[in-house]
Amino acid sequence: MNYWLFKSEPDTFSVDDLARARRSTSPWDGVRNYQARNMMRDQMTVGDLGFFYHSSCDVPAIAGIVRIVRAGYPERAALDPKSRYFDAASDPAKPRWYCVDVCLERKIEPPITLETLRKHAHGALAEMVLLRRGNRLSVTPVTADEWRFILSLA
DNA sequence: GCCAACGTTGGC
DNA sequence: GCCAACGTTGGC
Repeated sequence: MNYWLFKSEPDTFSVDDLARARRSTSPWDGVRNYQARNMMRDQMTVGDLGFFYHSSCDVPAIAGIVRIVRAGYPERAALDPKSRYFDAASDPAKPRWYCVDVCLERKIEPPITLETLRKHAHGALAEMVLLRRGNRLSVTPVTADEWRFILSLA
């Protein structure tokens, strides 16, 4: 059982978009970073939980909780010339990009803002990857302690 | 293998 | 819109 944080720009794909998806489930695709890919491909397991984080928006915040319902598998979009995520350099016989499927467990309302998280950047969340300087990873691990603490803020 | 140039991320 | 930080690319 692991915990994660998934970033998404709500203009592109928000918690509400996931809620509207069939069975509130969707591939977490479009990730084009090797570190993030490796986590999805190698470390995520069915049943893991994740925060759904809204980035690059008015109020960056954790807006929901998702559950991983399918472990890492080759991302279809990367191999689909019609997809905006198409990657011509990815060999279909040896796919470069992977995704997992996530299901919305519940929205967090009101969302837990980045501002709130930062208040604990020198305390309980001192080691949180999301808060690290210069962090740009779109998928980051969350420790069990961080997970519990953040839930207590909701 | 180095590293400058460039593109992207993401908070502000 | 700005800019710091970082990843990727490609020439050498």
